[in-house]
Amino acid sequence: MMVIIYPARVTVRAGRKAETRDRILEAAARLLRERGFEGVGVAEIMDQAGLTHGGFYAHFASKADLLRDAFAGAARAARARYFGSLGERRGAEWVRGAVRRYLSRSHRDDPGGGCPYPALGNDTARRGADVRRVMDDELRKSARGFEINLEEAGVARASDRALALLSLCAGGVALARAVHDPKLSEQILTACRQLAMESLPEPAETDRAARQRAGKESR
Amino acid sequence: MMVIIYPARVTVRAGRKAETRDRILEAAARLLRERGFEGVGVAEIMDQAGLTHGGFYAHFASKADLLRDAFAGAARAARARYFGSLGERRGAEWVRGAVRRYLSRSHRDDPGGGCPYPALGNDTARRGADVRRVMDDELRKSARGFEINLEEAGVARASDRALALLSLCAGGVALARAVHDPKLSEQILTACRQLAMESLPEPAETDRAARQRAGKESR
DNA sequence: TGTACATCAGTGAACGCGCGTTCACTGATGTAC
DNA sequence: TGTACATCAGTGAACGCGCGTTCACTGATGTAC
Repeated sequence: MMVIIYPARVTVRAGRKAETRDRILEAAARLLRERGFEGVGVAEIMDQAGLTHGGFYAHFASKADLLRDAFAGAARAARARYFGSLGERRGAEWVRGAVRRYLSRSHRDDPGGGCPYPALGNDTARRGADVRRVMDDELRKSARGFEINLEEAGVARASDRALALLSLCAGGVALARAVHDPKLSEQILTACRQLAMESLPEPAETDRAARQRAGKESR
Repeated sequence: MMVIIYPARVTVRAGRKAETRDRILEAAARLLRERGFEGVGVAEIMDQAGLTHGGFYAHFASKADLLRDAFAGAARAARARYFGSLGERRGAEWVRGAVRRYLSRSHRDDPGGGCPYPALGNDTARRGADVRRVMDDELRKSARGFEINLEEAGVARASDRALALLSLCAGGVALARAVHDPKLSEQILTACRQLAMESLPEPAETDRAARQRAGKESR
């Protein structure tokens, strides 16, 4: 039988090391979304994290491993940022809030801090199963947020509608970033917001319905 | 005054050279969509075109120039393939046909032969003004096709709706390719098709209306 | 408290390797007469 | 028709360069007694 003893220093050290690791992950998550999987280098990531490139392999087995973890972190952060903390809103009102926030100029103009789907969707398709499985999980969680609130709003086939709205959002931001003409970019965002909103029940009606339901179901 | 004489051989030679150039462009357009801007190499493109890499610079000033032209070619070809030759269809029927064709399994499974928006949208945002201006032109042309037919179908704000549907289509195909689970991928395509269809007037009604209008306007 | 020692996160030089690009050359194709 | 010559698309070796990765090392931090 093997007995492993962890002296105090191990956790202290590990804590400090974990902090550095997180710094590397954060730098990677930002650069990754700005430049794509192929566009980031280990040296630049380490530099952004305030370190030299040699120390990288004390934290990650390979660049691919780092990118997988950084992608997952970015997806989680973006979900919280765009689909979380929408206050008291529920139902259609929640969906409208999420869509408005997601299809915004500020999101379009901040790829490095934004959602990884529009920033890395194409690249993800070309990567290994590990990254794409992260994609599955995160997309399902995002879709679930939409689904619950679409159901509350009385929208039929809420699960499908959730995925469609996510595709619309991700596609809209991606295209708005890809075009050169600012007016066209603006129009894309507006147009996507419109389509998303029009696919929902009318505001006034829904607010009442949503509040009623929320009151009844009390959750 | 300078007189330039073009002997017969010049055009003959130029013709043969142009053919080779087209072969390189075709190989590049396919590899580009499969691997992304950063993922293709000059050597591999030339190999696919049946040549050695050294001859590349007899046809293009740089890799970036090739990629710009290949991107434009891919966009044009995809527009013809997915939004062209929809037979006699007009109005909502045209839009339904285009959406069904675009958000299909065969398109999802053939990035190299498909539309460059879902294959290269992210990468495009990171590239120079020249590539992104090509994006503007091509996207506007695609949107115009939708717009005309949406107007015929009596859809309000047809210009905006066209861009929103394109975002939905591009986003849907991109996400369907990015996820790992085939069922989820399938659901994304279906869900996007549903949302697109539901944003249009009812089939029966529209077919009549479209035919009437088409008859009246005779174009 | 003080001293000798152990650990290991982080350093920085070095490694192959593949990339975009260059260039001296070749040989098929055409011209001149 | 036949021969000498010119052209230039395409060849293949070579070039720097930046990349991911490795590795001998350092020095701050902690332990042992």
